[in-house]
Amino acid sequence: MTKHEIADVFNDIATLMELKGENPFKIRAYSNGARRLETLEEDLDELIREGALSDVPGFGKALVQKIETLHSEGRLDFYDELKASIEPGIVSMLEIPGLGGKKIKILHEKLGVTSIEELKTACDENRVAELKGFGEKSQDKIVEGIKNREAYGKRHLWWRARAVAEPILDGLLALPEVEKASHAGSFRRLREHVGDLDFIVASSDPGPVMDWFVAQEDVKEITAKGETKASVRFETGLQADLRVVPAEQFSFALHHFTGSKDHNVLMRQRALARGLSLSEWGLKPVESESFDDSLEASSEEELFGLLDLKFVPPELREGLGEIEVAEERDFPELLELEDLRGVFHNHTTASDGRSTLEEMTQAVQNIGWEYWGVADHSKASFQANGLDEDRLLKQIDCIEILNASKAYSVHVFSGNECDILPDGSLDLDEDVLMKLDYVVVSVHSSFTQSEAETTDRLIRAIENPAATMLGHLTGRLLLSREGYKVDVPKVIDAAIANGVIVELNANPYRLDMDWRFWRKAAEKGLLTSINPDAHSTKHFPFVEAGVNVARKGWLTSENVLNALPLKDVAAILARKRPNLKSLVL
DNA sequence: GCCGTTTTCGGCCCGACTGTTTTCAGTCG
Repeated sequence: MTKHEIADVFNDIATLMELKGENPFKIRAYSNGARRLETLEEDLDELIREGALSDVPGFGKALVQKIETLHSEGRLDFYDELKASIEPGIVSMLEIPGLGGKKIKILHEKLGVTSIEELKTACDENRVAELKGFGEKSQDKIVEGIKNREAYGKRHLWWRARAVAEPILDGLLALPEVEKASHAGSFRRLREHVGDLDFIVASSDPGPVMDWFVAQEDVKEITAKGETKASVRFETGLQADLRVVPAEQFSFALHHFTGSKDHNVLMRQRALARGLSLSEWGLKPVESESFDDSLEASSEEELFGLLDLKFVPPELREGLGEIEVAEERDFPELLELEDLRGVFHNHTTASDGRSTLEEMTQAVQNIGWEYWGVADHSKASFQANGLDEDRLLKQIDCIEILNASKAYSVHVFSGNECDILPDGSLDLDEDVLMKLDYVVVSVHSSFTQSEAETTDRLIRAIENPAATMLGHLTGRLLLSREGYKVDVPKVIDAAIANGVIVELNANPYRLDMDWRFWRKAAEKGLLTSINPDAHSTKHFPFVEAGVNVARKGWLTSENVLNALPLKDVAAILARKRPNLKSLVL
C-alpha cells in the first residue's frame, strides 16, 4: 500500500473507533497519523528500510507496526476485525448532521438501530425523543437531516455557488457595521465545486451583521446562530457560514478559513520552526499564553511576510509547492479575464448552437474581443446536427463573405469540432479540414474503451496534420459523469511534440483538462486555449470559469493562445495552415 | 495511541454553538 492508502485506512480506523466509543485521544492518534502520512516528505519505502519510521513525530510503536504491515501485506487483522464488528448502516449514520459517534452509540445500544431506515422508524414512533440526552428538537433535526441527506451531502459547482455568494458579499460590505468582508474556503480558492460557502467579516459590532445574515431572503433554515458565528442553509441545500472577528484578527481568520487544510498545515509547521504558533486567532510566540501577544498583520500580504514569504494567491494555496516558491520569489502574473482577446470552439445554428453566425459575431464585438472561431460539430455527431464536407465548405464561404463585408470589427476564423472516431481517425476528409483555419478534435463516442485504447486514439488524432487543438480531454461532466479513462501526461507529451494546443474547456460542468495538470504541462511548453464551448451568445461568459482553472494551474497569458493579438494568433495557426498568413494579414 | 518525563503515568487543541440540561456533553470545524 502507498502512504495515501494507509492514511485512508487510518482515517477509517478513527471513524470506526469513534462509533465504538473509544478513548478520543486514541482516535486522534490515528487521525494525526493519517495526516502525517499524507504530508510525509520522505519516501515511505526508504523510511521503513532505514527503520526511521519511529523518528517521525506522532508515529509510536503501535502505528509504526501497523504502517509496516499495511505497506508490505496490504491488509491488517486489527482493521479487518474492527470493520467486521460494526455494521455499515451504523457508519452511514455519521452523514446525518448533529450525529456523532457518541449519540449513534446510544441510538444503537438503547434502541437497537442499525441503519438510517431503522432510525427514521424510531423517530416516527417518537422513541428517539424519549432517550436521555435527546429531545423533541434533536428528533426533528434527525428527521430533517435524513430527508435532506442527499441535497446536504451534495457539492455545488463553483459557477452556481457564485450566484449565491456574490450578493451575500455585496450585502455584507454594504452594512455600516462591517469594516472588512471576504469570502473564504474552497470558493475563494476557485475550486471547480464547493461543499459550502464561508464568509469572514471584521466588525466591532457583530449583532446586526449576524441578524442580517440569517434574515436573507433565500434562507430556508438557520442551522446555527450565536454571537459571532452563524450558519444558514439555502433551498438548493448549499450551506453558508459566517464568522465575525475583531479587525486585528481579520487577516488571520481569513487566511485560516481560506485553507486549504494542506496549505495551513505547512504554514503552521513553518511558524513553529520560527518559535511561533499560527491559528485563526493570530501569530504568537509558542510560549505565550494568549493571542493578545500576537504579531500584527493588517493584510494577508503582511501575514505571509511575517513568515518570510511572498503573498500566495488564494487559488494556489493547495499545499502543492506554493510555499517553496513563496520563499524565493513573487508569483508570476496569473492569467486575468481581461487578458482574453477572443475565443475558439463555439457552435452556431449550423449544428446544435442556438445563435446564428451573425448573432455570435455581434456578441463577440459587444464584449470587445478581436476575433472568434466557429467550430460546429462534424457529421458523426448526428445527434448534434453535425456538418458533412459539403455543408462545411458552404459554411467556410459564408465566413469568408462575412469577413470581407467588414460589417463587424471582429475577425471570424473558420474551424470545426471534428469527431475523433473510435480508431483515432478524424470524421471529415483531410482535404476539407485543411481548408479551415483550424480544427478542434474531440471524442464524442465510445466512452468505454480501455485507458490504453483511448490514449492511443487521442494520440493518433493529435498526430493528424489537420489537428490544431484537442477538445475536452476527458469528456467529464462535473458531479455527474466520470471522464473516459486516459493517460493524461502521455497525451500532453504527444500534444507538445506535435504542436497541438490542448483546450481548457471553460464550460462550468467540464473545466477539462483539470487544473491539477496545467502547471507541469505549461512548464513543458504546452499551449492552451480557454474555450467557452459556447452554444449561444449567452455562453461566452463561461470563459471566466476557464480563467479560474488557468489561475489554479499557475498559467499566465503567455501560455494562452486566445490571450494573443490577432496577428500572433494567425501566425500560430499558420504553422499548420500555410495559406492562412496571407488570409488574415 | 503518543509523549515526556517530576521515568511508567497523566495530559493530550479548542472555541463556538446547540440542546438538554440546571452546569454540561456532544458536535463541528
